[in-house]
Amino acid sequence: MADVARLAGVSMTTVSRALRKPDIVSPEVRSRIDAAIERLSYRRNLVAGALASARSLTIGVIIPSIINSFFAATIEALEEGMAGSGYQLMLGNTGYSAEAERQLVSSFLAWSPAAMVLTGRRHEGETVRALLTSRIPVLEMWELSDHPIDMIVGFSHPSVGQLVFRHFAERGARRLGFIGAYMDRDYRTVDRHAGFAEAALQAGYAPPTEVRLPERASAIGGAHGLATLMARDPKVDAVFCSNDMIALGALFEAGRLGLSVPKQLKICGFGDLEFAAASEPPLTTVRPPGREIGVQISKLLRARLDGTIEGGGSFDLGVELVLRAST
Amino acid sequence: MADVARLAGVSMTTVSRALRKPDIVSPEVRSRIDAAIERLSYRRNLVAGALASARSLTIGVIIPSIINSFFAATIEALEEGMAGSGYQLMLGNTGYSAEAERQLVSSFLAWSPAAMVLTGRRHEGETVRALLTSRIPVLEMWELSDHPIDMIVGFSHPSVGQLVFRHFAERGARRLGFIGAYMDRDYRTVDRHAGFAEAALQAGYAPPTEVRLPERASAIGGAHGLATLMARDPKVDAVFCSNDMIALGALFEAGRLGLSVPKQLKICGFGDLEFAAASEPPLTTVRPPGREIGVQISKLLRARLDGTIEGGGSFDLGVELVLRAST
DNA sequence: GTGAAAGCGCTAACAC
DNA sequence: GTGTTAGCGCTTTCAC
Repeated sequence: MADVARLAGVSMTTVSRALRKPDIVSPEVRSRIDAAIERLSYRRNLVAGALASARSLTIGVIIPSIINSFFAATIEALEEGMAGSGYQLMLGNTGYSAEAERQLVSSFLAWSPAAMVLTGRRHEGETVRALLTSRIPVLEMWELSDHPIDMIVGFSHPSVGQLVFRHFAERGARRLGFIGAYMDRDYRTVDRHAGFAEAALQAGYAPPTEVRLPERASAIGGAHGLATLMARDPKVDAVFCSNDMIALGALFEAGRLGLSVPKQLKICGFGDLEFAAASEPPLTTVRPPGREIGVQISKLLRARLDGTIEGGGSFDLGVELVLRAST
Repeated sequence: MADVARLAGVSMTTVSRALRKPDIVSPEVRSRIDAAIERLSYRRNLVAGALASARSLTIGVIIPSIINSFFAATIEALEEGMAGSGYQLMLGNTGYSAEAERQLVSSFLAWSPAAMVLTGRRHEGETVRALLTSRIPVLEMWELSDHPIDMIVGFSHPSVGQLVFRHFAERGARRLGFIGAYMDRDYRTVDRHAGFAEAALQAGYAPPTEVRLPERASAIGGAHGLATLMARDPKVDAVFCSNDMIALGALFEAGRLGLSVPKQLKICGFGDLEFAAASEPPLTTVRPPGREIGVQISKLLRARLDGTIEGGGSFDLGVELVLRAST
């Protein structure tokens, strides 16, 4: 940078300013600097900048799983939304472990990110403390909370379950089933189940027969899950699967069991993954606002980092029942 | 760090060493330092360390798409393989654009990563130049090359196509079809197609009827693709889909068209995505060594960063035909 | 709008 | 095994 300054005939300070806020440098000086940068093929050292300013042009993003396509749409929208801002996303995944999350937060914070984005509203006390101490914007996502660390953008998981129950009831379902995965770790699935089961009880239904898969959501798990469920209660006529991947497996298994969908068995998923529209029959499912969450977060982030808005707030982006032929 | 040093009664250098290479500090001093760190709740500033040493405890990883589950297994294995090493992965995705890759490489390099991991062997000249100039280990993956930038770990895409052709031929297929997605950007799909079509020609088959989907691989695309393909040539009796997701859609569409699989139509995918084993009929597919690539890269990376091995080399991890009922 | 000076918090080289 | 010294390449006051 000193070389660039010398060649452009200005001070290092001015070069630094031209790089960070081109508007506050006179156009003439700016073009001299640009020429010098080009000529020397100078490359900015962001590490030094981060040390001097005590904040880096980095945003830490933590998701439970990169395999889970739910979050892919959010990340994609977030990346698009932040493109051109000069900020770089640092991605980490926790495998649904709060302990892994704590470690990730701690090592991300060692990089002085400009902001952090976390998934979910439940974190270890240590994690929350470290985030609060850092005094940077913290965005939680994919849930709602009355007491976010800072800001939260998402939707209500219990209301997903309620929505599915009401739909089943309207379609004349009598005996309900539920297949969920990873429920010892993924409490959002637990919340969706709770919303479903409570709504059923309140409406005078028997408690849904429930199969919990120990592994993460998969079509294989869904197929086994449905087989188990139907063996346990052959009269079940409507199954809520906590994930479209599980629903896909259940759909295939229903075919193998000779159950016609939706006539004998209604199947509803969650996620509106891409294949849901292509299956036979096409899958009724609940669509979470995955992309919208990413868009909203990038907007909030840009405004926060510009100093345009203050922190705080919970943003409910809602969900939508996507009616297809499987119910 | 100065405070920790003072409290522990040692120099800053010793604290720094205790943090980076605990073994070279005497156990007694180390425990005094640990106590001081605990008491002051000192947090290491990796940015300062990166500036001073001109390299950060970061590894830049660039993949085409986080949505594409192919790469998820690799990332997961890589993350597991590097756990506890002190290195942090920085993930970026290009959306299959070489231009986006160049920008990502450039902004990652501004962070002085200890190594870079890229997908594929084709990059813009500028990208390669920047990587060579950085003089850090560069790992390419998911392909082979005689002239890697540094090291490459993957498999041969043309041989995937050949493998599928031979399998179709053995099964008595007469007229071949191919459905591929995003072939203007994803040249690995182009390579698989080329291997398939060339093997067919050499064996005296007619050129496979080909449908190119303009969007990224999807079940919807696969369903439309098969409909188009069968309309164009109703005699096709074996279809190679460049991605299991496409094959899944094709499987559903075959059902809607009243074609029995595999009797009237054989379908083979690529990827061995999780649902392939659960579908009806279960999907024959080619399994790429996704996880193995991540494992191998983490091994190579650790050895390179330790100074145990030199750079260079191409590692072929091969592929495997997973025989199921769809062929 | 621009510049001078003073660090940011750590690591590396070298000496002991 | 440990300490001293001299930066790493920027940004940030504050002054003009």
